[in-house]
Amino acid sequence: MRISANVSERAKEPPNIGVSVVILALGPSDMDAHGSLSAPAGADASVNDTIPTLRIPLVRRIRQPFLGDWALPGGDLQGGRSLEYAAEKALRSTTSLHPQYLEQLYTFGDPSRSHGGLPMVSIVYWALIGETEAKDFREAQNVRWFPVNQLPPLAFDHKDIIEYALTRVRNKIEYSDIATRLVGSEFTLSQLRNVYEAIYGRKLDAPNFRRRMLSTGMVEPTGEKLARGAHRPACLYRYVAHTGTGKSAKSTKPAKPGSRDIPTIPTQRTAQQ
Amino acid sequence: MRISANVSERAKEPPNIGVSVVILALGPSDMDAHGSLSAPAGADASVNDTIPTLRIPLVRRIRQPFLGDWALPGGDLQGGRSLEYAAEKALRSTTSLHPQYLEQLYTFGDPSRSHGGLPMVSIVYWALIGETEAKDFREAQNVRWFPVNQLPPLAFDHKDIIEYALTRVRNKIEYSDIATRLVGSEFTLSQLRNVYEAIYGRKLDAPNFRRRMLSTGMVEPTGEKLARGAHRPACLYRYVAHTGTGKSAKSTKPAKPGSRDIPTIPTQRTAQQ
DNA sequence: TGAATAGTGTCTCTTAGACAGTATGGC
DNA sequence: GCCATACTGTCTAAGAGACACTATTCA
Repeated sequence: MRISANVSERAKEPPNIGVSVVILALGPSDMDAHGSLSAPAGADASVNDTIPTLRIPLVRRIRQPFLGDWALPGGDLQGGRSLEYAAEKALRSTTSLHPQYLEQLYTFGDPSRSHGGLPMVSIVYWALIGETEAKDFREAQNVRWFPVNQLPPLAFDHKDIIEYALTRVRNKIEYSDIATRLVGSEFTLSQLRNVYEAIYGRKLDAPNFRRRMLSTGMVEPTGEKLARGAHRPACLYRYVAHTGTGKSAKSTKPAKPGSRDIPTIPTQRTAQQ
Repeated sequence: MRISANVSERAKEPPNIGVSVVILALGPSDMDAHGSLSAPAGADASVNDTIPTLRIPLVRRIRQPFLGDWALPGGDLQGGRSLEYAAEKALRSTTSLHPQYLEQLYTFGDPSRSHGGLPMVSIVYWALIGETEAKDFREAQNVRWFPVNQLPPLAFDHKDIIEYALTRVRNKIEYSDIATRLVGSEFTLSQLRNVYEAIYGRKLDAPNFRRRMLSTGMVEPTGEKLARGAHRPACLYRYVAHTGTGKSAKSTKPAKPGSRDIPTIPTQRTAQQ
C-alpha cells in the first residue's frame, strides 16, 4: 500500500513494478488478422510457398493514456511471487496455452515512458507458443492476435519492445534449441524449417538447412516416414537430448519455463541486494 | 512510503526495487588484491607475457544477512529517475571514474534470493572502465577492488551475477565495439589486443588478431608510430565511426551511457504498461 | 649481434550458401 | 507421363586459427 500526498511528493517515491509479455505464436499464414481461420479448420496448414507467420496477442487499452490503442498483456508484480509467475499469469490473460519457452527480455524504467500515466518499471518477458497448439487462441472482448508484420497502433513504447523481442528471438534461434520447442516430438525437416522461416520471416534453402540441422547432431531419424500429399514422403526426426555426442552442440542450455531466477545464456541481483 | 502491518501482509505487497552494478575495470596485472600498485606507479604496465586483469569493486556488508561478505554496489531506485541514473549513482559510490560503457544485464526477482532480508527486485547493470583511467580506484572503508578470478565470499546470488556479466561481456565483445571504449582515441593493435585478452582471460594470436581487426574496417591507421622499448615501434590506429564503409561492420550500435531506455542490441513496458 | 615486439604470408579446416541433379510419392 | 516435394552431391567463398617467417627498434 502506498500513500501519495501530492504530485510533487509522488515523484520521489519508488515507481510501481509491472510485468509484461511479448507472446510469439506460430500461426498458419491463412489466418486472418483476428485470429480465426479463413480456410476450413481441418485443412492442412502448410501449403506451397507460404511462410507461416508469427502472431502476437495484444490487449486494447480501456483508459488513458493511449485509450483505444493496443498494448502488451501484463500485470502487477506480487510480493512473494517470482517474475516468471507474473509473466505466466499475464500470458494466461490472453491464451490458455502453455508457453513452450519463457525468457526475460529487458526491464524498462525510463520516467518519460509513462506519458502522463503513473511512473512504472516494466519487466518484460517473451514467450514462444508452438503451431500445433496454437489452435485455440482465446479471442476475448479486448484481446486480439496480430501478425507481427501487421501490428495496430501500439501504446507506450510497446512497438519498440516487440521489435526488440523479435531481434532477440532471431538471434537466439541461431545458437540455442528454442526452435525445437515449437515442433512436436516427431517432425519432418520441412516442418522444422517452417519454424525457422516463420521466425526469420524469409524462405531458407532446404538442402542447406537439412545439412546444418543434421550436422549439429541434435536431431536423429526415427526411421518412420510421413506422407502428406502427392509427392515423396519425408523422414521423421526427433530431438536428441544434447549430451555432447553431437559434433558442435553448443553449451547453451535455456532454462525451462517456470524455473528460477536464472537467465538463459548462463546466469544473475543487491538492500542493497 | 510503505506501511507493513505484519509479516504475512508484507508478503503480498510489491517488493522493493534496487539497482546494482557489476563494474568491470581494466587494471594492470601487477596490482595487488587491494587495488594498490605493488610496482612503482610510473612503470609501464604492459609487460611480457602477463595479461591485464579485469577488476571489480565490491562493498562489504555491514548487516545481516551475509554480514561481512562482499556485495555488488547498489542502491534504491528513486521515482522520476531513470534506471541508468540509479546505476551510475551506485557506480559513483565505489569510483569517481566515468564508465566508458553501461548496459542493463538482467533483473532478478525471485523471492528466494532475499535469504531472510526484505524481498527485493534487483535490476542489475554492468559497466566498463578503461585502463588508462583506472588509476584512482577509490579505496574506502568498505570498498575493495578484486580481480575477477580471485573473488571473496559473496552475498546473495552475486557470484552468479558476476559470472553472468562476464559471459555477457565476452559474448558482446565479439559483435560490438565495446572494446573500443577501453583504449584511448589512438592506440596500437597490441594495446587493443590486451583489452581482448583481459576480457577473455587468455592470450590471443597477434597476427590473427591484427588481421581480424583490420578486416572489419572499424580501425584505420593514423600514420604515426609509438616506440615503447627495445623493439620495433607499433603503428597507431584510431576507430572509424562505422558508417557502413567497412566490409562487415555489424549493425550493433550500443547506447551511450546515460542515454534512454534503449537496450544495446536493437531496442523495448504495461497499469498495465 | 641479440632480445623483443611488430607485422606479413600461407596453409588448413570449417561453415554457409548457391545450385544442379536424383528419388519417390500421388494423380 | 507430370508435378511437387524430399533428398544428395558438389562447388565456391569467407572466416578462424596455427605457425613460419620477415622487419625494426634499443641495448
